[in-house]
Amino acid sequence: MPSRTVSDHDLLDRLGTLFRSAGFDGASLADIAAATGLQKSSLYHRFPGGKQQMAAEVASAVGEQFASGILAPLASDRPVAERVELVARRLREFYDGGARSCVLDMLSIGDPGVSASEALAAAAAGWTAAFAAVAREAGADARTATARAQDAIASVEGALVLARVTGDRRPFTRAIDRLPSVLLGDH
Amino acid sequence: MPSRTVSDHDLLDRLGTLFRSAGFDGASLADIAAATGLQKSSLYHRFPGGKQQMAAEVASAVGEQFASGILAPLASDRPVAERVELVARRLREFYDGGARSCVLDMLSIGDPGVSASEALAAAAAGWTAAFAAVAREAGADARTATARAQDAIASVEGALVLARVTGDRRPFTRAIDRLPSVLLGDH
DNA sequence: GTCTATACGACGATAGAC
DNA sequence: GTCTATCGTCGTATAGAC
Repeated sequence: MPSRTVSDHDLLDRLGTLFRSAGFDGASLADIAAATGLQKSSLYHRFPGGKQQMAAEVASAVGEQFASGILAPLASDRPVAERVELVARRLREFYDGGARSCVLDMLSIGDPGVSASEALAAAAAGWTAAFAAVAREAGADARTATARAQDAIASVEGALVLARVTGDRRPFTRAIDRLPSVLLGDH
Repeated sequence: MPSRTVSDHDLLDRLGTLFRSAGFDGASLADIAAATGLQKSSLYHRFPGGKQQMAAEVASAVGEQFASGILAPLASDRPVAERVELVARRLREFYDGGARSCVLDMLSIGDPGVSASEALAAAAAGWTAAFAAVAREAGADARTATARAQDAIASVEGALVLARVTGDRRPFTRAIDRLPSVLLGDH
């Protein structure tokens, strides 16, 4: 195993941060080289498929990290309300209170390739499934649970768009605060 | 007044359609020339400020058309519920049932320039004010009305992101269907 | 595995004829 | 007002040395 100056994990992490702030089209290979500390040719050694492969692997990695680092508590044995509260806190942190855009948004614009698009769709599906599972626990049928999950995710995604356009992060804060009532149907 | 092969209105309309589907970075001048039927140099005659000016004027035009063509009924003398229903129908049409992305999202990524960013923020503010006005009519105080307006807009914007990523337009349909209850507080 | 150097097409933008 | 032709730069991607 020859030594790598940047670990795969760190590499994907820095790529993800860049893609999330600049978008797929907005992140040039020069930007990527600067952000990762690797030269363009080294990047092609790690990602023979070029920028599209970078986007695809970032989408997969973010999806997995999101599932294991943020959504995982939803499957614990704590009380439902408590689990949702914990996820809300982690989401607030992940999006830095609404200051960071979502990779689902930023990587779905432009031409990131089929693999990246599929990975984004898979990440969205995983998020939806995790949210729907707690909605089912709260008594919702499968159809309603999925709807509540999607609506909760949409409220977060939309608030992030609004924050980027207006600079107002309060809609994001409210979307996070509303998570328990939206998912658990607690009107 | 020398004749123009494409009217200002049509020009901005075609530019808007392109920016909405490709984003600011994704719409190259070659794409723009193809979409408008004008050569690049002709475009610079109409928009001396280049692509950034095109984005700024599109953002302004869409904001005005949105206000006059979609939100205007909110200020009529019909019953509140009826006005909101009408706006819901027009929003559904404007976004083609969730198939089209929002210019607020697509033009706020990349470097569209200060003028475009300000025009986008103004458009978002106008949308918010129009929605908040009907919430106030329904009895909400100013603070609550603005929150309801922002939350309603966020649910639409987020549903459009979700539709682009997953292909599922049902969240958009539900966001539109929920407009009356979200704005008027009809739980 | 990473580097320097380079290919070459596409990019935004401009010059000048008509 | 629109066109053809072109500028210089930056884009993605590659070749080959170390």
